[in-house]
Amino acid sequence: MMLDIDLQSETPIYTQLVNGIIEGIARGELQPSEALPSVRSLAADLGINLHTVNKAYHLLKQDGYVQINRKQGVVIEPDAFPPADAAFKERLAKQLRPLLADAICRGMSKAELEAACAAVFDELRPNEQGGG
Amino acid sequence: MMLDIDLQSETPIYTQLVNGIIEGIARGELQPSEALPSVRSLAADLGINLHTVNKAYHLLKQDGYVQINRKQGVVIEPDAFPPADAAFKERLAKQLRPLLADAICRGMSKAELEAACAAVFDELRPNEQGGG
Amino acid sequence: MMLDIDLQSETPIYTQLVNGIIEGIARGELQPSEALPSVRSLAADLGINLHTVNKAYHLLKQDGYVQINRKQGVVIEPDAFPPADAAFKERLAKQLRPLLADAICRGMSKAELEAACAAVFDELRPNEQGGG
Amino acid sequence: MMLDIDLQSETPIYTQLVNGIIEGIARGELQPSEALPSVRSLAADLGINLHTVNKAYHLLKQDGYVQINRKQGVVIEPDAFPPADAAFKERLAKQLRPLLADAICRGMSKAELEAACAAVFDELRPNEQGGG
DNA sequence: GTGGTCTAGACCACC
DNA sequence: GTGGTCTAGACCACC
Repeated sequence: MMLDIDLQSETPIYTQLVNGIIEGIARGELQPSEALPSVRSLAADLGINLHTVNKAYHLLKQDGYVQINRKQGVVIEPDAFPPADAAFKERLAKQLRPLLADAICRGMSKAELEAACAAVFDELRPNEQGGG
Repeated sequence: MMLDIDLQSETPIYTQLVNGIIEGIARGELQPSEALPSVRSLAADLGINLHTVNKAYHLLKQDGYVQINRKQGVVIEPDAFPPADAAFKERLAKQLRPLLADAICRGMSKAELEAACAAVFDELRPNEQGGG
Repeated sequence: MMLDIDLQSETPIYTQLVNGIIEGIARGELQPSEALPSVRSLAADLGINLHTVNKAYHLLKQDGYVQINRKQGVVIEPDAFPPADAAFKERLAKQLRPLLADAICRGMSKAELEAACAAVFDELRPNEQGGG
Repeated sequence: MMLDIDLQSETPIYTQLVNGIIEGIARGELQPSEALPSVRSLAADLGINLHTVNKAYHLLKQDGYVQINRKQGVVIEPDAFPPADAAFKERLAKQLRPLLADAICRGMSKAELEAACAAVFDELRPNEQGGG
């Protein structure tokens, strides 16, 4: 898996890490039960602080994406990822709203926005069937 | 126009203001050339500091959504909103990616994501052609 | 003479008026002894405040560019414009410095800057001889 | 680098800071990747408020002259300064126009104006090829 | 009355 | 220790 961190970005590094790992899972590059690098080695690889990696791993644990064991270290959740429940869908809609409002003001149509959404989906899951 | 600000949110107040105003434009509640409240009156209405409103107005100006005149105050951009150019679409895709990656991990299909996108669109533009 | 005022500009309107009139003189469109419009008529023409025009005229008087008489109104200085003395040249250099520093950082050479300067000169005085 | 701020000047302090730093870059006193003082220390050094320094730094960031990182603070843009593109040259010409119009009215010739421009250039880049 | 600038001081996120 | 955000309050330029 490739994690590229932008130290200049205004997005906190730990957030970039969380997003990058969730993206890796979505792409299928990270599989359930797979071990993630240790806090120390990932921090060294990326040239960032131990605490930053640690914070990212704990946020992922809190979200149900990884398990943290004393022995095996950090592994991708082996059983089930968090559900797309009502709370998640509400949160998703809330986060989509400002993005879509901006796009609407700029003249994008509903079809164009669905297409933009689909394009990102296809980039993450290139071999997925049309309907799911 | 209704602007409800959540002082407890981790989203900065000025960002909530920016988003709220762009949303108001998308919904058609704010029309080109329409005057926005003065920094002082909006700050007083919302119970926040005038500098926070000022920062939001300046970000909107920078994005091309409002004009700021010393005398007339702040008005919604009368001529043309910023374009949905390549730079915007790239930024949109970049912001959609972590949201969609999360949704994909939780099992949402392409069709479900397009529907979620469409639902937010319909909420903002209920009377649009081809809508829900 | 054409005076186009940009109400959206952050340059104060009275400054735009002063600059526009000096530019008109430089171009030869406004001749010594020529009458300028009355404060009232110019304000009406441009759709701006009387006080703003008045302030511009008084600044021009202070600089030695116009005379203000109760009878004739405001006329372009008939005798001699202010001199390019040491004080003026120092002021000019001081105002050029930030512009040129910016241009230098962006990679413009001395020759390019002299050319940019000459181009503006030619725009204002298209029929001038090379040397002066 | 020397930054001398005139608190009495009608030029805002943050503009003086922006100009002073761009001038420092033009002179070669500030190099790419070089760290600037923290907002707090520069404010303390100059006896001004930290918000004023902060505003200057953010304007420089917006123009592409510096990068702002939470940890490392503010550094001179390491890669490439903003380009002298058409937009910049148009802005430069627009800013030169009132200065040159004034000089023309006062009797300065094209050659004298090119010389004034060259003199400022030489002051900023004394060792440049083809210089005075 | 409008926004523009500046100060002074607080608390927070990041690392 | 760094910048980010927010408050509170002052004076000024413009019109």
